[in-house]
Amino acid sequence: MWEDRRGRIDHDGPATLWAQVVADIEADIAAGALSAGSRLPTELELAEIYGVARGTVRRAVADLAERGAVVVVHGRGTFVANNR
Amino acid sequence: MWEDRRGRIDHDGPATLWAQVVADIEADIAAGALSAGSRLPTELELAEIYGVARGTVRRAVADLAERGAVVVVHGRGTFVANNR
DNA sequence: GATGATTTGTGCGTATGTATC
DNA sequence: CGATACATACGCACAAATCAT
Repeated sequence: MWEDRRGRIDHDGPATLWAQVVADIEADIAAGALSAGSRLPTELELAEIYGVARGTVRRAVADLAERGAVVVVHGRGTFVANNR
Repeated sequence: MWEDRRGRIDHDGPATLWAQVVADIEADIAAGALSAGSRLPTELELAEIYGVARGTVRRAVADLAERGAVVVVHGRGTFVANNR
């Protein structure tokens, strides 16, 4: 499920890296590959998976959280939201 | 206390943005609205509050810290100085 | 309860590219 | 051209919340 996804990120195109990460994760949620309540990899793991910096992952997660797609819990992790 | 302050920043005038942020925060400290030891919003929050970039906030905070108005603590935040 | 590991939160410093004045 | 400002992105360090031992 969370193998190497560096190939999905275009570092040279016009789209920002964090937006590409958002789109990729949101596609998994929409496809049902990520069930509600399930935990995402840690920020550091996501950074490795996508081949970007942790700060870039945090921007992506912040965007997902702002739109209610995920819920972030300090000290625990990031989870797919229940109510969509 | 930390609502939208974009209206206090003049993006077209002669004064630099970071100097305006410095003046605005320092005015609050002088007025006692910001008590000694209280924490300021994060750099990103201040950037949103004033409608400027993070780099601009960092310049403002660096200036305040250099003059002893605030104390920046690595990993914790920025606090209003005690000794004035 | 104490300790340590894990994970997110915050900040530091820097770099690149673009745009405007 | 230089200074200012914005947005993005990187890497690192330390703090705080949580959880397992």
